[in-house]
Amino acid sequence: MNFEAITIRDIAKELHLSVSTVSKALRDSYEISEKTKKLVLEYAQKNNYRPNPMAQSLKRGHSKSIGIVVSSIDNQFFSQVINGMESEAYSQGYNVIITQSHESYNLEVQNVGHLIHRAIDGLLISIATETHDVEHLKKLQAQGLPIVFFDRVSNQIDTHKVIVDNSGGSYQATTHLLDSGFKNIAHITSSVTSSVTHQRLDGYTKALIERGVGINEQYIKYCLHGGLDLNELQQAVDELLALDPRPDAILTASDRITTSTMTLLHKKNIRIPEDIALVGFTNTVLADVLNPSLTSIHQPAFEIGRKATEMLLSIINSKRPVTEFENVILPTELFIRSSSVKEAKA
Amino acid sequence: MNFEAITIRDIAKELHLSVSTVSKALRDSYEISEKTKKLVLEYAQKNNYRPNPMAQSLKRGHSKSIGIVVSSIDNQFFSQVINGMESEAYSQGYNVIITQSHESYNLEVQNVGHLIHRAIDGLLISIATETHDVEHLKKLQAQGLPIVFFDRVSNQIDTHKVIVDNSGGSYQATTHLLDSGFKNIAHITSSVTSSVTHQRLDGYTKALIERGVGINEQYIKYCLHGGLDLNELQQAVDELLALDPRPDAILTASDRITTSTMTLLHKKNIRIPEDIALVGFTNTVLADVLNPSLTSIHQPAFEIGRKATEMLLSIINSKRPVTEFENVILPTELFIRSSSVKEAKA
DNA sequence: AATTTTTACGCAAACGTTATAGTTGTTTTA
DNA sequence: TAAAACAACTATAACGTTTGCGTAAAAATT
Repeated sequence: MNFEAITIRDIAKELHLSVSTVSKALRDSYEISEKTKKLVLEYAQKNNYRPNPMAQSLKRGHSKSIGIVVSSIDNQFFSQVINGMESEAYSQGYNVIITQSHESYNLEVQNVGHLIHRAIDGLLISIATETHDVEHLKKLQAQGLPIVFFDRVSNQIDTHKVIVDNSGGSYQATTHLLDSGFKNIAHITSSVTSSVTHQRLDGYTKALIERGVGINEQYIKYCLHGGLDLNELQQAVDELLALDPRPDAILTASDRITTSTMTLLHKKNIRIPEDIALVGFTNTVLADVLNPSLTSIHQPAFEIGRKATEMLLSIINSKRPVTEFENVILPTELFIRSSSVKEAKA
Repeated sequence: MNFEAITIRDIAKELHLSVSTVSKALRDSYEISEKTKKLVLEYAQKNNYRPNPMAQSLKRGHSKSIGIVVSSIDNQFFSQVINGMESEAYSQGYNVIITQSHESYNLEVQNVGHLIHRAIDGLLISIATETHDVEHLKKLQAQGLPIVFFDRVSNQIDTHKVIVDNSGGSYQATTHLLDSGFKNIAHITSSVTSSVTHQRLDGYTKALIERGVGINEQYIKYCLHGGLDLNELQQAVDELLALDPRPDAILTASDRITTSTMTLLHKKNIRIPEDIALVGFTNTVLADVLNPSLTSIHQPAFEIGRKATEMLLSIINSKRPVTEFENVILPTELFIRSSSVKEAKA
């Protein structure tokens, strides 16, 4: 079955006008008399005319829409980022197309392909944990596609980037744990290749070294799939628990890892924070009502999305090729709750 | 700046062939010699040729993509539904375009417009709580756009629909509360106009009446914005708390309302379930680790999405207009956790 | 009244692709 | 050996819009 819409030609025929007259009337051209405009506009309205976007984009060469690739919308951080993107895009008359990579390189490539097929004017992307090779994006950029990275950026591609002070965030969280009297602080993080992983690891090690606490490599666990694969995370947690001395605190480096780690500790009847304290990067709105309430490193997700979109649109709207790129770093915020405080469980 | 791609015409010129020969070679037509095919294919590959989707869709009259409208992706239920949709759509070679209405009628209309602009082949929609008038969708359906409703359906439009046994779900939950010894059970729900609201209310009242418990209209609170507006929900909770007798349990009717109610009760230092028990519709994966763990009515979200998409694609692929429509009702599942059990807090 | 200007419209080409209908030159068939 | 069949290509017309150019009629200027 086919979705047949009314075309400019139908209007022209019905009103005994030429196609171009109708087109110009609809676009409010000065060449067309007010009377005719009114006639056409009213008829179009009544018959629910909508210009065919394919034809328009084909003609105009751009589509007024931008593509988004995130790992998973089922993640408060990313859904908040997307809200920021929508907000900025809509205000500038652009639409967004959202896709999920589910941390898979193949899906990422496929999604980007789909977006290009949809003739987007630009791309906002946080690369999948699985992705090491960004050649596919490089090619597109070389062909002239404006790209802005956010969250997980690639340093192999030169363009605007929006991230948070990942290092500062985990530095602050680690310092807080040390201040609260925890000594053996483990770190569960994402894929070793990710930019975010490096920065968060840096903050963690910096804090430990500053306080004269050595780095125990065994306390650092990588999850290639960023916590999407529960087995992987389970193994990481199990290995940490088997260590001697057993960690008395864990710093988790991504939204999914944080909440999943909490769930796993619950299942094992490990008390938080009495047995092990937990601090993590997460934007979940439920941090307050978790058991225990969860100390979280919060990212300005909406602003990340808004800013990234603003920068992308500035490239898209720029008259000449952009060669000077900006690297925006936004601050994180530490919310201290019960999961990291020794005294009493809230 | 402009994203200039190589076209079929460029290839033709370079290879001293006609445009049609190149097109046919790329589509592997039997009319073209193997030698020429190889030549064209190799050149295309090397120069990273991608057919212009606008031109293709314009020509073919369909876009191989379907539009999705949900209230908010920042909601585990909907993101799980979307995963089901993606899964089914991808397997049939379709792409999805996701949009959010944020429960606003205006945004819903705007998004549907945008999707139509993008020339989708079909629409999957859960209507916003604010939406009373579905004329805009009726018009599109009349014009031939295949539509499938899921979750929040409209009975003013005849088409395939996928919902869960909302009545059964809240019946089961209410019965469970009664069995657990709660007597004054309140119900916080969404917009009074929504189909889901009615069905969930039905199950609630049915259970109460069956057990000889009267319906107290004051115990039923509607939130027009489905919990997106915190003030609205706060007022509902406050009013419930001021009642005499004060409810000793609350049944919440949507994901957002459930989690937000929990947060509000926490803020007021009301103990769950000692002061007030809480049972709600929610698909959050964090139900187990909330404080207290939350008794939830869980919907088969992935399957809802998958099934709805399957039905939509069957309309799209149908040779003749579809006039017989199906109403699929999937079962809910009650997970009993601590928030509704009197004895002890886990 | 003859001219220039303005108004309001139509024609036709273009965007990139595909499908239909030719057009060659070669090979098979009766 | 003329006719038919075939192989391998090209020309052309769409799909729905937009836009520069052309043009008739009306209005304004000499």
